[in-house]
Amino acid sequence: MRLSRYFLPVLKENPAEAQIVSHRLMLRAGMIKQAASGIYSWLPLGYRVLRNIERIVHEEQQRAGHIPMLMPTLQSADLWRESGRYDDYGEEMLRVTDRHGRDMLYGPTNEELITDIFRSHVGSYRDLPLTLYHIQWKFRDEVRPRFGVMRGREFYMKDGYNFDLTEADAKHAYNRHLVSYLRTYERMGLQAIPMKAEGGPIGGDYTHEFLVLAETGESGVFYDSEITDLRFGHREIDYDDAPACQAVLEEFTSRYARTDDTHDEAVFNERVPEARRRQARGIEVGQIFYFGTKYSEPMGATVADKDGNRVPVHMGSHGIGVSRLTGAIIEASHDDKGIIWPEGVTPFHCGIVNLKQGDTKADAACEALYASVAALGLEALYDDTEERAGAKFATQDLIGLPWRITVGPRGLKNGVVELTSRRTGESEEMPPAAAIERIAQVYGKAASI
RNA sequence: CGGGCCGUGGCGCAGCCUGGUUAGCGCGUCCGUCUGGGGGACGGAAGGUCGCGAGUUCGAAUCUCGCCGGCCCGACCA
Repeated sequence: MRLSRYFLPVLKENPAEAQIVSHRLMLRAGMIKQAASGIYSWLPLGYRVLRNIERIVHEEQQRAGHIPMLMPTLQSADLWRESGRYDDYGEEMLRVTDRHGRDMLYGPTNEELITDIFRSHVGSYRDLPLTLYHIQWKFRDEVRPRFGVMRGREFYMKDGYNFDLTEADAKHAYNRHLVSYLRTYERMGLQAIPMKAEGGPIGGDYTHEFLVLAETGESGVFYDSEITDLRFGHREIDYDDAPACQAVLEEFTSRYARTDDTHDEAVFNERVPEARRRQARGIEVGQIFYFGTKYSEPMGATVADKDGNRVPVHMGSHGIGVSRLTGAIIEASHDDKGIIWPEGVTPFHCGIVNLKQGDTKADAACEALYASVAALGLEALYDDTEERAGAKFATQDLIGLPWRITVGPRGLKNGVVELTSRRTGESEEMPPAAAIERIAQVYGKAASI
């Protein structure tokens, strides 16, 4: 993308409305614009990041064998009355009435809908196990939205639902989700720690929240410092291998890690040596639940087992806050100049900065680099504007592209451009072809020049 | 929903207390010139129903009341 043809309304100053760093940076980098309290438009740069996060979630869900679908944002109140949650959910639920006077609601979650789909079409144990998920906008009418997309009213979320014949099968589904979530967050450059959590209005007590440590986190967390050394990494795992999934769960959840909801000081002190006790804050970016037959029983989601008896299915649900992750990643990865995108979610793979727009050689070198990046199947944001060098660098730093290729007449005289890492700030001069080679390497692409 | 604060060109703010010419400043935007490796300089220009509505007054950005919107703390929450 050529910056001269793009839409990137960056702000030099901090908008007064934003208090925390991710909100400020998202506004300044031209990623979002507030449309109403807790409701945001995603401008082109923000939209790219949102789509990248979504893509990773999709890929990892499907890798784990989960099946994508899409349910609506507006739902009929009838199903919610059936489950008993129409009243339980309270003011958080946005209720609307259609022209016929029917009660509708903008879904805060989808257990009722999915259960209804399930009971309509699944009747036999032979159809199990089944895990369906979707990524859709949700709405919870928070009393006090804040922190930008981290706690909006409208939010984009992946929610998945597993249906199993037995508790043991459902526990495996739970474990499988835990593993796939670990992979998912790591691909986004995040360390998200599974912590024992409260069930909340979703229900169930077999549940973990995934938290990213950050000073601005909304939850207080207590954990054994050993836990931050754990990495899932690139290990292969067979998602159908129940013992293997169970082993990962044990590896990642055996140490003390709880939010302040479930924190128990006595247990903490007993189980964790003082030197390893940590108290911090965290941002919740996902949660997994096993809730047994809580919905299947009242809503009649049953299957015939081998003996022909109708039995309620065991269910679980699992969420990842896709829009919230955009903010969470920034909270976890920024400096005083701006955002630092992990390679997995960056809106552009690299930036190309032309220091002297209009200089024949600089223009030509930039065009060639731009074409080379595209030939790798990657996307560069080419700053071909008439801005001065300082302004271009400031913009690049602000929007946080992990790599920058700087091209100017001075370097070109010696046949080199400059490759700079946003994260370390380190710059290295090299011929253009070598810079492309490095970009290819970083993103696991074969350079073909 | 309780408590506090704020709405003035796109953004950040001053002016309000103590009403009175054409409502200022910085940034950004547009045009021009000089520039050109970390938000450059100079010259010119555009852009504002002072959140909305009532009221007080000869006169309201300024005072009063109501409403709307937003921010912060708390309770609540992915």
